[in-house]
This record gives sequence, C-alpha cells and structure tokens, in this order.
Amino acid sequence: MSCHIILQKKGYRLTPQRVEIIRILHNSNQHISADEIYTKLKTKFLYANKSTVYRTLELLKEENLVIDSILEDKIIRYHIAAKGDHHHLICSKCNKIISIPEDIFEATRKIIEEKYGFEISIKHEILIGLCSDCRKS
Amino acid sequence: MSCHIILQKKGYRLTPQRVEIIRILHNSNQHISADEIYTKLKTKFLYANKSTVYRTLELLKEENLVIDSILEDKIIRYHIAAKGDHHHLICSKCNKIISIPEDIFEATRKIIEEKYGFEISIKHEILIGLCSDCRKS
DNA sequence: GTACATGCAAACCGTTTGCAGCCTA
DNA sequence: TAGGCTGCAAACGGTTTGCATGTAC
Repeated sequence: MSCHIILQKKGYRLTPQRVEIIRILHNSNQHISADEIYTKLKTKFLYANKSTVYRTLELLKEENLVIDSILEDKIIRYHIAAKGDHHHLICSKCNKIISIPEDIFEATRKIIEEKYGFEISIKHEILIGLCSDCRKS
Repeated sequence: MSCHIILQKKGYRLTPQRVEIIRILHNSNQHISADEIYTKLKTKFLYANKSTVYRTLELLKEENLVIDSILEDKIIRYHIAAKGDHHHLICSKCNKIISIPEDIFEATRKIIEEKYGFEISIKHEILIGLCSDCRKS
C-alpha cells in the first residue's frame, strides 16, 4: 500500500508538499538527508520550508513509513521503509548502497544469544565498507 | 600504556582538567556523553568549561585513545579505547553494557563477502537488545 | 467552514571558534 | 619564558516551535 493512501486513511491531509517529499524519498535510492530533501523540494515549491520537511519526515517516521539512520558523520538520513529492506551496505568509496536481507545477522544473533544470553534487536543496521568494484581498483 | 604518558610523549600538556577528564572516562564503564563528562568535571573544577571537554575529547579521539559512537538517540558518547574492546551490547531495559570480542561478526562478515563481494569494516559496533537478566523478568 | 498544514522567524541545543589571559613544561 | 591550554562569550548548524495565514477536506 502506498504511503499516500496510508496517510489519507489515517486522516492526514495529502498536501502537494507531502506528496512531493514522498516522491523524493521514493526516487532517491540513496539514504537522503533532510537538507537534500529540502533542496529538491525547493526546485518545485519556491517557498518550500525546512520545517515542512522535518514535520513531514516526523509524520512518516511515526507511521513507520520511513526509517531514519545516523552514520559516523552524524547526519540523519531517511529512506522509505520497504518491507525486509532494513539493512544496507554502503561503500565508503563510491557511496553505492546495497540492500541486504534481514536474516543476514542470524549467525551473529545466535552466537550472542548462546554466549551472553543477550537478545539483540537489530532493526536497521548499516555497514560501511568497500564494494566489490572498489576493492578491485 | 596509560593515556597520560601517551599524551605527554606526544608533547601535549598534562593539565589538571585533562587528567580529570581521562579519569572520568576511565571510571565510567558506561559510554558517556560530553555533557555528562562536563557535569562531573564541574564538581572538581568550579569554572570548568564545556569547550575544554570538547577539545580534550577531540584530542583523545585524534590519538585513538577514545572512541565516540552515536546511537539512535543521536547523542554522541565516548569511551576509552581499550584494545579488542570495540563492540558492545547495550541492554535497552537496564542499560547494562557488555563488551564483546572483535571476531563476533566473523560469520556475518564471511556471508557478506561471499554473497556480495563486499568487505565490511566494522570498527565499533553497538547492538541494542535485552540482557539475560531482563529477559527473565 | 474548519481544522489541519504551511511559511516564516525566532528559539533551541549540542558543538565549534576567536580571543585574552593563564600555566605547564 | 613561551607556546600550548583554559574560560568566556559569541557563532554555528541542524532541528524544533509558536504563530498567523493558507488550504485540503
């Protein structure tokens, strides 16, 4: 079900700004910062405002439609919460983003559970490294 | 080798404030924020200043004596960089912190390498979850 | 028509910076 | 004694908030 319909069903208004922000999030396969969204939004709405971006992201987050994550650069980035698409590899050289399945941490999860009795709740993990292309060069 | 000696060897001055900040970091087995360090520092130095805290943490980070990490609450926390003590489990209920060995991600690392040709560089990972005590209750 | 959403400006908060004076080496 | 370090105050940048106006429903 699309974000728009979910918002509408919950009684939120589908303003052009919200529609555009959702479109920007969808069109960006990168994890994107609030500021980048704002810049893109401005190309369509001359008077668009950052607080609209933040308020919309807050709303989408509350409705579990977007996920925010924070990397070592301390900038919060957002992406659409697609089912089973919560973990990513990000190449530190070319910034390529690869989605990885949820069960990738199963081995680690089991080891930690057996060794420490600790139950990890990995919701959205990002691993930095080098992709295969960049390793070759 | 202790932090003090390393700093001294590199030509940095061992001011009372720096010594105390290092002591606070050592005495706190928790990951601790700049603000918490500042509050503790003030109990000893009435006129202590936040910028001193930030500048000292910056220095210790540069010398690889402390590691900073950022969790979902977006607050940067610091802890002494002990060898082979880079990964932690943090219990979301009682805030207990458990250090885990570096090789804990080996299985995941291997899977990702085989499947995607992607070489992850996990330097300092924090996993949130429930510790064995809190799972029982 | 009405309540919700927007744009604007100002506040907020953690962090950084410039500077004068202080203190470690 | 000299240059690095501190405290202070002000700036900074990302984010949040209060308010009047605008608009989706």
